[in-house]
Amino acid sequence: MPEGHTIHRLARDYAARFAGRGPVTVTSPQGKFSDAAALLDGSPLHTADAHGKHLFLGFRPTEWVHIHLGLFGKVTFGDAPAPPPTDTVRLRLENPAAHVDLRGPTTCALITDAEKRAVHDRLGPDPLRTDHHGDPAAAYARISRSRTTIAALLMDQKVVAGVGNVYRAEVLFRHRIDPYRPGKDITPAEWDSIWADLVDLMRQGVRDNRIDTVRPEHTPEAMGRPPRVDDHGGEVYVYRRAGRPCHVCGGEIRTAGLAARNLFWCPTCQRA
DNA sequence: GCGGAATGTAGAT
DNA sequence: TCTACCTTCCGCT
Repeated sequence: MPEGHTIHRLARDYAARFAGRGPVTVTSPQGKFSDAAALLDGSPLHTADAHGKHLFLGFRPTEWVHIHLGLFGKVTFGDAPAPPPTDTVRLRLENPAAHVDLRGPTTCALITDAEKRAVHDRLGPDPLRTDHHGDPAAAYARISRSRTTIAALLMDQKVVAGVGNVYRAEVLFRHRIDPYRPGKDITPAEWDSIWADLVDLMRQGVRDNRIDTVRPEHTPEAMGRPPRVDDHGGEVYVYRRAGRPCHVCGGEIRTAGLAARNLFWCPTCQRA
């Protein structure tokens, strides 16, 4: 479930199991990362870092494994001893206590410090970062100058890093903003509240390892509906709920293609 | 078993 | 705006 909260959670989980815990056995059962795995095999892991949807495993001060899960990538952790890997495991780490498998990533590459910096430089601020890569003003500078829709801008990783299709749909609903509104018509106050909300929602996402966006007053319990968890693992207002009733107004949730992805919104609650 | 879809992005056109 | 790519899972035959 790879939006930014997933990646930050993975950084935390990789570090907890492997960083500062001695040599790591590094392999690539699937083969596409074999050369780099051989170079790293037996090295200790120093740290793990995340910016938006990019994950970095720091093996030596200047050597990083750059991972991007894309749409399909998955990471699974387990205890030692590791079971025999399946033939889709791109990267496996093992130590005496744990193992972790990476499958289906868009990117899994050994990079230098300079290359890592270049990745940071092309990404917008990340609501989950507290350093200079988490400054919302950098995002608003672009949004406030753009005629592109706010829905497209939120998905543009150069503008904001870490927001994906679920958080985009949900945060726009929570702020009653029409997804087709041009970025330049978003006021500073609106952007401040959207950003603050993304920080809260995504931190909660890291903690719970799922996306929940429904406010207490709109939960199934509060609205007298049966409890429910959406099939992506949380409770949401609009994401993948096309044709079903809005939790707030009862109107029909709509969907449309936007920038090659499915957009979901409530046309009644989110007016221009 | 097959086709389609899925929380993503880069590169070509 | 499109296409390709990485993998899994679900619904349909």
